Amino acid sequence: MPKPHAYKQITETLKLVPAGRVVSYGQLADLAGLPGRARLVGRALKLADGDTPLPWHRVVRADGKIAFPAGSNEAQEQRERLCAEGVEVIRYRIRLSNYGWQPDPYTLLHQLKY
DNA sequence: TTTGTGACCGTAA
DNA sequence: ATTACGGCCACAA
Repeated sequence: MPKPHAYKQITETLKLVPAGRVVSYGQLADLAGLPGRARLVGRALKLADGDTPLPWHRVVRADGKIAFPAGSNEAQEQRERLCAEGVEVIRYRIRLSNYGWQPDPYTLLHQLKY
């Protein structure tokens, strides 16, 4: 069972991802201390309350593609947001080799203090 | 209680 | 490049 603060961990870690960069669901799960829990990340974002705005658009699938069905409003929204940050989205796909985020040691250490 | 369903992933064909 | 499969597990029916 996920720790009570699993969602919190995920959202807090997501906040560390800078504009113009993306992470995959699985990678975010790993960074949040929840290895193998990619699906939990998706659920956390889906159930996230709109109170505190999250950079949810910076999360994509492991192959770089936008998780929403191509053509859906959500996919459009995500594409626009990423484009606004300078992320090149080609056919609902992003080159992780160019835009994938790698946390610097200091940031990671700070996050691990949970 | 059992079953089906995901904003997923790694491996293998 | 795509498809298939097993793993993952909270949640709703």
